Formats: sequence, C-alpha cells, structure tokens
Amino acid sequence: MKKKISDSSIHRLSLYFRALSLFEMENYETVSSKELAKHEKLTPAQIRKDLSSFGSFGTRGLGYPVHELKNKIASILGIDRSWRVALVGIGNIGSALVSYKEFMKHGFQIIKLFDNDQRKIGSNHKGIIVSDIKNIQQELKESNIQIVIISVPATVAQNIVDDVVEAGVKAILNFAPINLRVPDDVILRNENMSMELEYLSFNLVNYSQEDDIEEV
Amino acid sequence: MKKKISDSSIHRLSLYFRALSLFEMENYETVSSKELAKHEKLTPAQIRKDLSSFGSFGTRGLGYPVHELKNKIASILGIDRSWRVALVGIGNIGSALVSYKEFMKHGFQIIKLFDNDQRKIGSNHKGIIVSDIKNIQQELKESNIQIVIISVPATVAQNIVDDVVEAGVKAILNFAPINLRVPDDVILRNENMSMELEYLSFNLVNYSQEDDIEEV
DNA sequence: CCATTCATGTGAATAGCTTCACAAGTAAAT
DNA sequence: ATTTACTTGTGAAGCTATTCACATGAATGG
Ligand SMILES: NC(=O)c1ccc[n+]([C@@H]2O[C@H](COP(=O)([O-])OP(=O)(O)OC[C@H]3O[C@@H](n4cnc5c(N)ncnc54)[C@H](O)[C@@H]3O)[C@@H](O)[C@H]2O)c1
Ligand SMILES: NC(=O)c1ccc[n+]([C@@H]2O[C@H](COP(=O)([O-])OP(=O)(O)OC[C@H]3O[C@@H](n4cnc5c(N)ncnc54)[C@H](O)[C@@H]3O)[C@@H](O)[C@H]2O)c1
Repeated sequence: MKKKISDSSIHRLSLYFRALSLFEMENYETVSSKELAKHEKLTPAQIRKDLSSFGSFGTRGLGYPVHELKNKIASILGIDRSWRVALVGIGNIGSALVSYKEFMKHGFQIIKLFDNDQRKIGSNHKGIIVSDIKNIQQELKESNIQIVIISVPATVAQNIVDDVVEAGVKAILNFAPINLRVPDDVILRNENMSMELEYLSFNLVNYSQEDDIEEV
Repeated sequence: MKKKISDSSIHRLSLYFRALSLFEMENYETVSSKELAKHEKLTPAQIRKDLSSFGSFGTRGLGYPVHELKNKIASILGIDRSWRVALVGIGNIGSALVSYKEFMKHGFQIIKLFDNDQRKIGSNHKGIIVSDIKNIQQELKESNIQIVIISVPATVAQNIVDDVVEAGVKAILNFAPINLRVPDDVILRNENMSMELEYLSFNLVNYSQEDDIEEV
C-alpha cells in the first residue's frame, strides 16, 4: 500500500528538482539537506522526511548525489517522460502559455490548441494550427491528450471541462477563476492569480509594520 | 494581540469573496455555511471557523447576509481599496497580466510598467508608457507603488527585486521560477505554473486508475 | 587504526489545521 | 405561546504536517 503524499510535499519536490538542476549546472557532485534547505528556505529535516517517503538516496556524512537525486525526483514527479498537452482559449494568457519554453523543458508538450473565435481557428501559433472548439472531443481522443489547460473565460469553462472529461482526459490545469466540477478520478488544479494578489493585500493591511501600534 | 491567520485560511477568504459575489448577483439575501461550502467544495465547519476568527457575521437559523459579508471580507482582504501596482518585464506573461481586467476589479491598478528592451521602452501598453528599468527606484517612489509584479527572466529577477526592495516596496508577486531573497518585512509570493503541471503529472503517474493493480 | 566530523534516516514529540458535535439563538408555522 | 426546523459559533477531539533529536554509517586526517 502506497503512503499518501501530501500536496505540499509534492510541491516541494518541484522545488528540489529546480534546486538540484542549478547545483548540477554548478558541477556539485553532492549536496546536503542543509544546503538544499538554505537554497529553498526550508528546513533540512523536512527535506529528508520528504525524500525518505520514496527511498534512501543519500549517503551519511556526505549528502545526496546531485545528478542521481535529480533524475530520481524527475521520475517521481513524472517529468522524465513526455506529456501530451492541449490548451483551450488562445487569448492573452493562453498565448503566453503556448510561448513558455519551461513547460517543454519539463516534458509538457503543448500539441493542440482550441478556440471558438473564427479569426483564430486555422491560424498558426508556434507551429500549431488552432482547432475549432466544436471538434474538441474527437481531436483530444485522436491526439491522445493527457493534460488540458483551460484559459477561456470563466463563464464557458464548465462546459468545456465537461467535454474534456467526456473525452477521457484525467488531468486539468484551470486558469479561469471558477470552481469547476469534475469526477473523482480527474485531477484538477486551479491557478488563481487574483488570489495571490489578495494574499499580498491581506498581509499589507493586517501585518505591515505601520499597523503594529494597533496591536499593543 | 491578533491571532495569526493561516495561509490557507486567507486563500479561502478569496474563495468566499468570489462565491459571495456570485450569490449577490443571483439576488440571494442570505447564504448558509452549508451552501457556501457546497459551492466551493469545502466543509461548512471550516467556513464558520474561518469567519469566526474575524467576528460574528451570521444569524443562527438563517445564515450570513450575502452583501454584508462580501463587504466585510473585502475589507479583511484589503480589496475594498485601491492598490498601486507596478509590473516589471512586458514579455509574454507580463503583457497578459496588464490586460487582465479582473485585477482592476479587485482594486489592483497596474499603473507603472518597466522593461530594459529599447524597443519596448516608451511604447504604450493599455494606456501606460513603458519606463526604462534604469529609473525603477526613483519612479517606484514617485508613484508611491505598493505592490510589484515580477515577470522577467529568472536570471535577472533577484537584481530587480533588490532594487524594488530598496525603493521601499513591501509586497512582491513573482512569476520567475526562482527563490528570491527579500527581507523579513517584505511579503513575497511566487506563482509557479510548472509546479502545478508537475503536480498533475505526479498524480497521473502515482495515483491514476491504471496503476491500482500494482498496489494489490 | 582510531578519533573526529559530518549528515542521513526515522521514531517520537510538537505544532498546526480541520472536523465534530452541541448549546444557543432565530424564524416561521400553528 | 409553543413547537419545529435551521444554522451559527466554538470548545474539544481528531488528524496531518513539521520539527526534534539521536542512533547509525561514511569519510577524512593524523
Ligand atoms: N490575462 C491574464 O493575465 C489572466 C490571468 C489569470 C487568469 N486569467 C483567466 O484566464 C482566462 C482567459 O483570460 P484572457 O485574459 O486570456 O482572456 P481572453 O479573452 O484574452 O482569452 C479568452 C480566449 O478564449 C476564447 N474562447 C471564448 N469562449 C470560448 C469557447 N466557448 N470555446 C473556446 N474558446 C473560447 C476566446 O476566443 C479567447 O481567445 C479567463 O478565465 C481569465 O479570468 C487570465
Ligand atoms: N510565458 C509564460 O507563460 C510564463 C509562465 C510562467 C512563468 N513565466 C516566467 O515569467 C518570466 C517572463 O516570461 P516570459 O515568457 O514573459 O518571457 P519574455 O522573454 O517574453 O519576457 C521577459 C521580459 O522581461 C524583459 N526583461 C529582460 N531583462 C530585463 C531587465 N533586466 N529589466 C527589465 N526587463 C527585462 C524583456 O525585455 C521581456 O520583455 C520568466 O521568468 C518566466 O519563467 C512565464
């Protein structure tokens, strides 16, 4: 029976991968949990705990082998392979995402684009011809798409997601600010930028230095 | 002494605000924690707990007054006012963010843009003239900027953040995939889209239905 | 070869967050 | 006025995540 890995632990694995990539470029042979922790502002114990749920990768007294651990984490995260990704809604944010090279580097290949705007359908974005949203179910299946990115207005997102789910896609990354309903076997993540700005304003209002006098 | 509010609780406040806005548009007078919970896939108890750290806003037997609670949460989150925001790096993602109307609606006004590309400096984006990055410190101070969005390549992000911090800005939203160092009194949030895709691939690899047979 | 230093891996302890469960308050119907 | 149906607000319980602390093992230097 596999142990359930927490969401935060998964996210930290991404950080470790990123840090290890940098250490590798600087020709480090090994790196300790202490060094990794400093780099990503975490605690050494947490890094060791996180890694220990997947095996023993380090050497006592020495640390972790950079290259090897990086590959191991890539395999754990599933970024040692290629993922077939489609994106729906080639507007402001959609276009930015299609141009983002980092995705490709981590194995996420955007190979299909969908929109409902006649001016966009048939046009070429980074070598991909934009398909008509009408054909989405058929084309997702044909291209064997595994992950779909949603970057359409919130009002139409649920309808599109229903189609995407019906086409058998099991993983969705949503940029529309709306709580989408998907079946239990579909993994949904939301990217909500307003939320992060609101986090900042909350802290500015409630915890910034000037307010301290009120707390006495 | 103020009680420390958890990050997840702050994020949920944003969800409540969004849900209440919808309920308000549908002319609901009141809404129960149960209804809110269903809307955002949370538990009623959690919503009541979250709200209770800021006061008693509901009426037993009836629920919460939609309009009033929405305003109250807006005030708690600090989105009942206007924030002066600057954005650095008018590339793919930067341009998308400048065009994003949702930010404005929640009080985040992007009023300054910076870049180091001569072709972009002086050009007009949504009514804002792009400034030379060289003058960032002076112009941030002059315009009394409170929040800065970083959308430059990771390699130059730390340098820019150092300037931003020196100019007295206390809140930063970073899109570059790098761990930026800021003093303790500066609030930093990172928006990392690769991380979310990696979360999806992790779950596809580790928990999707097809793998279940391996777990027996 | 032995002492010293370093750093992992992991149970145990602690801290933090979520859910439970219920007393208490409100509204509406009769 | 009383009953019924509802829903809040909140201590307490339960659960999850993080940190502590140390036994264990590896490398280095004299
Ligand atoms: N622009 C941003 O920086 C930003 C940031 C965060 C979130 N978002 C969210 O991302 C989504 C898109 O934002 P945007 O700024 O890119 O908007 P946009 O209007 O520029 O793009 C939306 C695209 O979706 C297409 N579209 C509309 N209805 C469709 C349908 N039924 N089927 C297929 N395509 C359809 C449009 O033709 C357009 O190309 C929105 O939900 C927005 O809230 C945007
Ligand atoms: N494109 C995306 O969808 C996306 C998604 C997530 C994160 N990001 C991150 O956002 C950042 C920007 O990505 P992008 O795709 O928009 O890249 P981009 O190259 O299109 O844009 C970068 C912009 O920054 C400007 N710039 C470069 N150096 C600068 C400096 N020293 N001072 C001021 N401006 C400078 C460039 O002129 C350019 O306009 C990167 O860190 C990237 O990893 C991008």
